[in-house]
Amino acid sequence: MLDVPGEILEPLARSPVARDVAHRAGVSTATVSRVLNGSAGVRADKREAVMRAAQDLGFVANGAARALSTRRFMAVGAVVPNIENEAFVRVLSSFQERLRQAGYTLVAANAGYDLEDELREATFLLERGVDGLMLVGDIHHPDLHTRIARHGIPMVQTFSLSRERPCVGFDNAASAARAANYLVDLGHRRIGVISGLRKDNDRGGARVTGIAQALAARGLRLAPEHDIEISYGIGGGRDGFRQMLAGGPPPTAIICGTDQIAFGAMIEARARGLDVPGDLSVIGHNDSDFAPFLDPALTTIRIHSAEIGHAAGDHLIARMQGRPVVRLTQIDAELILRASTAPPRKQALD
Amino acid sequence: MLDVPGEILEPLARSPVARDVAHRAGVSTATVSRVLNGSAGVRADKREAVMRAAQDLGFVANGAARALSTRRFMAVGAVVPNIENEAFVRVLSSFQERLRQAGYTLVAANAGYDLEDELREATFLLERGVDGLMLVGDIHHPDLHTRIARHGIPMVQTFSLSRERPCVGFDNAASAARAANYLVDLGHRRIGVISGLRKDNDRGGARVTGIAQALAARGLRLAPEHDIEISYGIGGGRDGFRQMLAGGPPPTAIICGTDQIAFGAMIEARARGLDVPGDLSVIGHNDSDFAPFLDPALTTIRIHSAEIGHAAGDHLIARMQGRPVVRLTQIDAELILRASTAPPRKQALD
DNA sequence: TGGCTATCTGAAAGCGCTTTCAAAATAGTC
DNA sequence: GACTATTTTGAAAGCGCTTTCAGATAGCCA
Repeated sequence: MLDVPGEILEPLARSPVARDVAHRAGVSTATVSRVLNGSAGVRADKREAVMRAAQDLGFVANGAARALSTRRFMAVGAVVPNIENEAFVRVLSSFQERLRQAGYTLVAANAGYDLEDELREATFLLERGVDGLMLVGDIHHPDLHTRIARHGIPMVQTFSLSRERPCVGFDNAASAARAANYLVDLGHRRIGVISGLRKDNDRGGARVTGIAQALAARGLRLAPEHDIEISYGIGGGRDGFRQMLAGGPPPTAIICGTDQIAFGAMIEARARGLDVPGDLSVIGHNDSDFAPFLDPALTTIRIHSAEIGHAAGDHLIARMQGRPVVRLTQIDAELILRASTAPPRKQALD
Repeated sequence: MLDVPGEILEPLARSPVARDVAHRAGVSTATVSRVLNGSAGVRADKREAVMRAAQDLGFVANGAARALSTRRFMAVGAVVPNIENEAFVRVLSSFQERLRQAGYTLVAANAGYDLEDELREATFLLERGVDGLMLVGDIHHPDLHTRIARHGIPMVQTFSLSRERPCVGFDNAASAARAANYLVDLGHRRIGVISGLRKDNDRGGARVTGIAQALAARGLRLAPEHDIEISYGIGGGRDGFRQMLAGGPPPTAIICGTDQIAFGAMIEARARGLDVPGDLSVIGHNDSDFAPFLDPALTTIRIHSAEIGHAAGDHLIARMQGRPVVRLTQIDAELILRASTAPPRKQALD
C-alpha cells in the first residue's frame, strides 16, 4: 500500500431544513410536511410554492428527525452467517429489491457462523432502530428472541423451516434426502457426505440427517467415516474428500454441502486418478454460476435464493405494515441433474 | 412456492426510554446519558445505579433520537455496481469490518452499472442521513457530486484512481499493461482482450487502454477483432471467445476482465480443441477463490480487495472524525503467475 | 468552622420533523 | 347577507436523546 500525498480535504455547510422551505414558500412547517408527505388537504397554489421552494433549496428531509417523529426507521436489518457466500448474497440482493420498492433500506451484517457474534450484530442493528429483522436458520442465541421481542419488531427466519417462528425456507432434510434417493436409485450403495461446519447450523445438520434417514429407509447406512465435516470452500472440499479416502473403502457417490465443496472434492478425486462420474458421483448444493461449467457439469440441489429473499421481504413488509401474514412459507429446492452423477461401475458395487 | 397456513402474528409493547432508566436509578436523564456514553464526571455509585437500571430494563438507546441530537447518524453508505460480484463483496466486507470497529453501520446499495440508478440509490442513502459515502470508480452522474456536497459529507471512490476526487484504488491501466508485457515477454504477438461492459466503467476501459498502449510500446497492436466486450460471467466469457475466433486468426493469448470471463473463455477454448496454455494463454482479473483450482490453474491479476476496503474505511472514518487525510491511496494489484500462461507454440507465431 | 475550589448533577433547551387541535378562510344555504 | 358546514392552515406539543449552564455537593486549607 502506498499513500500518495495530496491536498488535504475539508468539510461542511448547513443544509436546508423544513423551516427554510416554509419561509421561502410563505407557509408553516406543518404545511411543508404535509406537502412533502403527500397528505391531502393542501391548496394547489401552496402545494406548488412548497414544491418549488424545496426544489430550489435542494431540501432533503432529515431522516433521523423523521424517524424520531414517526417511530419508524424505514430500515430493516439482516444478519447472515457469511456475507461472501453466494447463496446469502443472492438472498440479500432479492430481499433488498423488495424492501427498496417499499421504501425501506436494508442494513446487512455478518455473523460468521457464531451465535455470540450473531447476537452482537443483531443487537447492533436493533440499537440502530431497524423496523424488522431477517435471520438465517432456526438456531440462535437464547437471548436473541427476547431482545427482538423487547423492541417489538417483526423477525423472519430464512433457509430452513421452523416449528415456532416465522420463516421462509425449504426442508433441508427432505431435499438432501431426495438427492440421496436419486443416488440409491442409480445403484449406489456407499454414499458419503461432506458438509460445512454443522455446529449451530441447522441447515447443514438437517441435510446430513435427511441423507442418513433416506439411506436407512433403503436399508443402507451413512458410515461415520463417510460423514465428513469441514470448513467451507474449495480447499475444504479437497481436504474433506482426502479425509474420506483415508477411512477405508471409498464411497461411490458423495453429496456436498455447497458447490464449492463439491468442486474441491472433484479436484481431489481427479488428482487421485478417480473418474467423475465413473468412479465417483458428486452432488452439490446451491447451483452456483459455475456449476454447469465444471467438467463434468455438476449435479446440484438448486436453492431458489431469489424467491426466498422476495418472500422474506414480502413477509416483513406485510408485518411492518400491520397486515396479517402466514407464519411459514415453503419454497422447495430442486435437484438439477447434470453430468457429475451416474450409476456406479459394476466392480465398485461389492 | 407454497404458503402453509399458520397462526397469524401480532406485535408490540413500549420499550424503555432514558427517563425510565433515570427514574429507576434515581437520577436525571442527563446523568443517564453521561453514563451510557462513558463521559467522565459521574460519581461511581450513581454510575453503578444507572448501569444496573439500564440492565434491568433492557434499555437500548433510540438511534434516531441520538442521531437527531448529535447530528451524526453513525452510518455510512456504499453504492457498488453489482453486489453479487465477488470483488465488490470482498471490498464491502472489509469496509464494513473497519466501520463496525469504529461504531458505524454500513448501508450498501446496488447500482447495476447504470449512472442514473447509481444516482438514485446514492440519493436514497443521502436522504437516510449517512455520514459518509463510498462509490466505485471515477465515472458518475454529473449531479451526484453536487448532491453529496450539499449534504456536506465525505465521499471516497474505490477501485480506480482519480485525478480530482478522494480515492483508494489501483492503476487499472498499469496493472493490465503489466500483464500484457508479461505475455509479450513470453513471446506472444497476437494478444486479445475480453472485457465486461465498458460503458460508464472506467476500470474496464482503463484496462483495455493500458493493454493497447503496452502493446503499442512493444511494436504490437490490439486488433479490433481481438478486442471483445461482453456482459460479465462465465457465459459471457464463452461468448466472447467464440466471437474472437470468428474474427480471423486467433490470438495466442488473452487477458480477461474477470476470472469468470477467463474461465468461460477456457471452457470455450477447450470445447474447440485448443489447449490452454499450449495454444492459448489466459489471464484473468481478481484472483477469485476458484482461480488456483481451475485446470490449468489461472494466471490472474490479484486485486487486493480487502486492503481497498480497509483503506477506504479508514479514509472515511478519519474524515468523519475531522482528521486530515491523504486524497489518494494507491494499492497495487499483483500479477499472480500460474499454469494458464506459457510461451506460444512455435507454429502459432507467424 | 468558614471560605473557596473542584466535582457532580439536574433543569431545560434544543435537534428537525410529524401531527393534533383549534382558529381562519372558504364554500354552501336559505 | 347571516349563518353553518367544510376546507385549509399554523401554533405548538411532542418524539427521546445530548449538552449547556448554573446550582448543589464535596473537598481542602487556614
